[in-house]
This record gives sequence, structure tokens and C-alpha cells, in this order.
Amino acid sequence: MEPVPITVTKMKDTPPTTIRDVARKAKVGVGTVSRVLNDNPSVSEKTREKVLTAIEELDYTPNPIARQLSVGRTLTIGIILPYLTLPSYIERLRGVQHVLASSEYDLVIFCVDDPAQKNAYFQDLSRKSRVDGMLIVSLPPDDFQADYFTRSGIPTVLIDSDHSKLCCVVADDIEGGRMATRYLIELGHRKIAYLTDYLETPFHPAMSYRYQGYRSALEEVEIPYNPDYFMQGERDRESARALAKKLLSLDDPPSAVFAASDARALGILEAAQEMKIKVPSELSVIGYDAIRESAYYNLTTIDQSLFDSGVMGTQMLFDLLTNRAQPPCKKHVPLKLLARSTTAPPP
Amino acid sequence: MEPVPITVTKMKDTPPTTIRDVARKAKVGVGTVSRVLNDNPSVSEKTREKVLTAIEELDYTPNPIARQLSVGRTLTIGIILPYLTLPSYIERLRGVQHVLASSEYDLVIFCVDDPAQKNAYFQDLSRKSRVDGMLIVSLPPDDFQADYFTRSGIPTVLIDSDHSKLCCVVADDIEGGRMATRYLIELGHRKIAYLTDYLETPFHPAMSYRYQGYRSALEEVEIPYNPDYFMQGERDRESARALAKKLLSLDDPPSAVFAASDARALGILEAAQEMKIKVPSELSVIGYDAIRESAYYNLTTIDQSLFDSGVMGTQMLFDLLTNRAQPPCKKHVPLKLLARSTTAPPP
DNA sequence: TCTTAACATGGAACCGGTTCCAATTACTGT
DNA sequence: ACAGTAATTGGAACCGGTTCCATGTTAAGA
Repeated sequence: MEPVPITVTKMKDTPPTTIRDVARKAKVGVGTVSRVLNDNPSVSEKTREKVLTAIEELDYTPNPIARQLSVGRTLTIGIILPYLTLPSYIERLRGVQHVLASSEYDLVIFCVDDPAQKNAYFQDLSRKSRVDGMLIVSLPPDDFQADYFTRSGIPTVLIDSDHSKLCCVVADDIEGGRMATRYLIELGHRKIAYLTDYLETPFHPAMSYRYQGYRSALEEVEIPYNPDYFMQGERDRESARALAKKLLSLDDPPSAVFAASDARALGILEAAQEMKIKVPSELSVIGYDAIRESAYYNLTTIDQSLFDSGVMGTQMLFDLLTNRAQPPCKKHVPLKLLARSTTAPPP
Repeated sequence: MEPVPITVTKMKDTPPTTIRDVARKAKVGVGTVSRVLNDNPSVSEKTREKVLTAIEELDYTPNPIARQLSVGRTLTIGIILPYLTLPSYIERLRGVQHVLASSEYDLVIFCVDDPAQKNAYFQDLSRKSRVDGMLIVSLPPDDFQADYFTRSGIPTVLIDSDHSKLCCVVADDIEGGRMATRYLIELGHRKIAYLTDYLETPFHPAMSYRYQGYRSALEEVEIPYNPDYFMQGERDRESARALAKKLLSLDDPPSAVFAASDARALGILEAAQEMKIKVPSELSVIGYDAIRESAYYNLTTIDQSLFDSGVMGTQMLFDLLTNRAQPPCKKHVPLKLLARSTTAPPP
């Protein structure tokens, strides 16, 4: 139908304008053109004018790759993160993005779908795509991999995972678990259930730390641990709902549930609703993460500052890049209990 | 506390190994090393062995930037998309990522927070970060900007927006709106409300196309348009809930609501629940987008294949890159009505 | 055994910038 | 007017790869 746009094809074959073309046109040396491009003050106003005119006339655009090669920096940072399904990853990504937007750095993302890919990225990344620095979200490297990062000389920051040799930004998950449990205890609960991931095959260990916090808070006030109140399952809402139903059908059901993630907590709320159990008067529910949706349901939860963790990680990476910091170093993101309306004293 | 890891600093200053170092060590020419690196068959097994050993011993990693400069390709594609808050953007991003993961291309993302930034990216992008191709999600370029993309020679594909000069992957929003409305009509509804964004200041025009589809479906069966049944508001769930309450409190409330997005539809479901209006027996609700959550609530909705649109856009971009296609070209993503359980004949 | 083609290899030139050094020009003070 | 210093400027060398061409080697064919 439409005529093939010949001009486009022609343009592609035109050799691109280089800095030497500009220099020739402006009758100056390439060095001078380069100085103009980089706002070097030692260029006279007259010459600068000439060069700018030539640039304009030739519609010249400097080639960033060539620049990168000669200055040795790519002005790019990479981020490795799990497949973008969970809101928590996205929230952290947004934090990273927020800091980068006001910098001159670009962000290239590597999504990890499966463990094999994780290893591939971890061990082979710098070969294919040179970045000035690297952020890794929620994916703990093993010793060998950590060593690779150190050795490769690429500044690296872990967000939401931990390694003694690297810089990292983590939440104190033990403390978070303790915080949530203590809050329920303070409200007067003693029958407190815990709903979590499978601990034995942890995707990453945060869940088991939260569990430790839970156990320790119980011990503090000498509430005996009741294995019936401990449930493991998939990380999605659906399976949490099923588990919660089992839990609430016990002969002696808990008066409060601590869910290791908000997604699960929402599943519990639904189970309660279906079983006509009133929240919070008959059952208290506390979540973990403070995802956006949690606000919407007025879920009491532990806010682990997801967005801020992205911000902090990126700033830490900048500190590494400018030699204001040296690995290893470790920062904790602040934890905050958001007491909303799914928790109350027991009946 | 911890001793400063001196080794790290030392490493950084070590000049990196180059292809010439390898050539010297293996006692071959640089060309040969390059051929080994690129699996060029015209290298004898013996020489290849020698080179590989040298690479191993020197722990050599080729510099991708240098490679990019000489081959003239960056193996990177860029994506411009709105701030990552809406699930629909993320879903499309995942589609893009899915295709890229099995390719040799990297993805660099540019998030647009505000209109000024959009313009900045649109007009200045190729200067700072050379990419081989560009994907643009949901952000329609004006004529000037479209021209810039054509002129710059960077293959560009629009996803979820449209321009006569560029390649694009779009959903037929008029048809989608018609589809949803027709479905309600077929169920027997005649009092059908429409809940949408503010149409007069459209972030992008899809919403108003859906509205056109809605109107046209009504006309087909000569149902007069009732302005009371038309409501505009913010794009979030909360405001949809408020609007829905107004709508359902009318003297003659609608028997069905078509929401221009799933987020809104969920808000409507909540409003109905609060007002003790049974869905679907007393009220039918249909959404748009088929976000993940919608499945969870069994929401009837129009599936506009968000993930697939990312996939298709990326494939189209590859076609451009390999000259298998020429702009402009246009593809429609398939639309599918997901009849789930929030719709039924009117009472 | 000699010719010829196929194969393997070294290395200069190139990609398009930056940077540094030497050379030129402009300006200062006496 | 002139030395001495500061401000500009040109351009070669460099960043680290790829590619092409000329050359040397080997194997096949007559």
C-alpha cells in the first residue's frame, strides 16, 4: 500500500558524522571540538562559536560508545533481580530508579528467571556488558560468586541479601520478626501462629530470620512454642488462604497470626472473612513488607522500607564508585511497625 | 574495626589485560586471538589451544565497549516507559524481558516520571546512551518527536501507542470497549454504566477509544446514552470505589458497570460489597486489562494480552534490526473476553 | 616433483572519541 | 619594545577491540 520510505534506507547507509568532520568544517583541531563538547573552559568564545555552528550544520551527535572507551567509564549501572512478579522487587527497583533519574547513569536490568540464569549472570556478566557498578537484589551470592565480584573490580552492592565480603543493604529480619510478635504479645495475645515459606529450601533466608525473631519474642515472655501454630506453604495468597483455613479450624485456634509477607496476610484476611471470623475483634493479623495494597486493606504490617532500600543501595554504590566507601560495609534499613486496623487485643 | 582491604585498591590500579597481552603471551597475532574469541573456524586446533591457555592464565576478559565500538553495534536495546506503578506496565516489561532473555541483547530502562522527562528522553536519548533499538511503552510521541526517531536512524517500536510514521503494537481499544459492552448487552443488560479516566486530559488516548467502543455498542442496539451512567475519576481503586458508590446510589442505578481498567473494577466490587449489593446477581462488573489480581477475584475482563504485547513489540524490533521489516508497520494484539464470575444476566 | 588452491596467520588500519604535549598566540609589566 | 608568562590550539597517541589484506604453510592433484 504505502510506498517504501526510501529515505530511511538511504540515511542508514550514510556514514555518521564524526568529530573530525566537525573539526574540518570549523577549521579547528579535533582536540578543540572535544573541548567544546565537554565544556572545557580553555576555549575562546570565538572558537567555541565556530565549533557550535559546525556541529549545528552537520547535525552532529557524538558517539557515546567511543567516549566510553576512551574515558574508561560506561555511566551505566546494572541490576540483577528476580523475575518481576513480586511487588517488593518492583518497589525496590523504583527506589533505585528514583536515585538514578537525577544522576547521569543509565540502568540496565537483568532479570533472573531460574537458578541457572542466576549463576550465568553472576559469573559471566561483566564479560558481556560492561557496567561501572552492580546492584543485586534479593539474590545471595555464594562465596565463590562473591569472590568473583570482588576480583572483577566492579563495585557491587547487595540489596536484601548479605555477604561478609561485599557491601550490603539489609533489613534486620530477626528484629522484624521479633517486633511483629512482640506487638501481638503486648496486645495480650498468647496464641500466636506463624505462617511462612518453606524454611528448609529458602529462596533467600529472610523468612527463616523472621521466624527466629518470632521464636525469640515468644521465649522472652516464656510463651511455649506450639508446633500446631506453625505453617509453611507457597508464597502466594491463594495457598495462604488454604493454610489459614486449616489453622483457624483447629480445636484451639490462635487468636493472632503473624504472616511472613503481606500477600499471605491478605490471604488470611480472606480466609477469616469466608469463615465469618471477625478481624480484628476475633482474630488479629499482622503482615510483613508494607506493600501498597496493604494500606488499602488497612493491614497492620512491618514496613521494611522497600523503596528506601533501593535508594540506600544505590547511594552506597555511588559511594563505592567515588571511593567514599570501601567494601565490605553494611547498612540496615529502618523497620517500622505500621499499627493499622487488623490487630486488636484478643477477645 | 575491620582492616581496610588493601588488595582491592591495588587491583583497581592494575592495568587491565588486553588482547595484545594475550597475543604476546600466546606468541600469536592479535587477529588470531580475536578469531579465537569469536569462534572463527579458520584457526587451527593447536593455535586455539595455545590462545585459550594464555587467556586462562592471564584471566583475560575482553572489553565489550571496545568491541561495540569496532563492530558498531551495542547489543543493547532501550525501553522508555512510565513510572513503574501500574501492573500493566510491568506486565509488558516482563514480556519484553522474556524475549530478550533468550537473545544476546541487554535492556536499559528509562522511567518517565513526568512530562518534562518524557520530552528529555525522547529528544536527547540517543546522544547519551547509544542503543541499537528503542521500545516505547504507552507514551505517544508527537509528530516532531516521531520525526526525530525516524531521522536518528534508531529502529523504534511503540507499544500501546500509535503514530503513522513508526512501527507500533497496539490493542484495538475501540473494539475492546465494544466487546465488553456488547457482552453485557447480550447478557440482557440495558442500564450500563462506564467508569473511566478523565477523558479530556488523556495521559494516552486508549481510555477515550474504549469509551467510543462503549458508545458504539450502545448505538448498535439503540440503547440511548445516559450521561448519569458516565463517570470520570482518578485511575486508582480508591477513587473508583467512591465513584461507584455514587453510581449505585442513583435513583435508577445501572445493572452493569464497565470499568476502563481492572483496578477500577476491583474498586467497584468493593463498593458493591460495602453496600451489600450482590455481584453478579444484582450487579454485573466487567474490567479491562486482565491484570493478575483480576483472576484472583474472578473478575470478568478484557484480556489485552499485556505480556504478549511486550513480546510482539520486541520481536517487531528485532525484525527492524535485521531489516526484515521497514517502518511504518502496525500490529494488533489479540483481545479476548474472559468471562468469569462477576457478570450475569440482570435481575 | 611441481603447481595450485585452500587454509592459517600476523599485523596495520580502523572504529570515534579523549588527553596530553608541544607550539602558537595574546597579554602582562617594565 | 621585549622578555616572560598565561591562554589557546593542533594533532599524535591512545582506549581495546575487529577486519581485511598480504604472506606463509600445507595438502591435494597432475
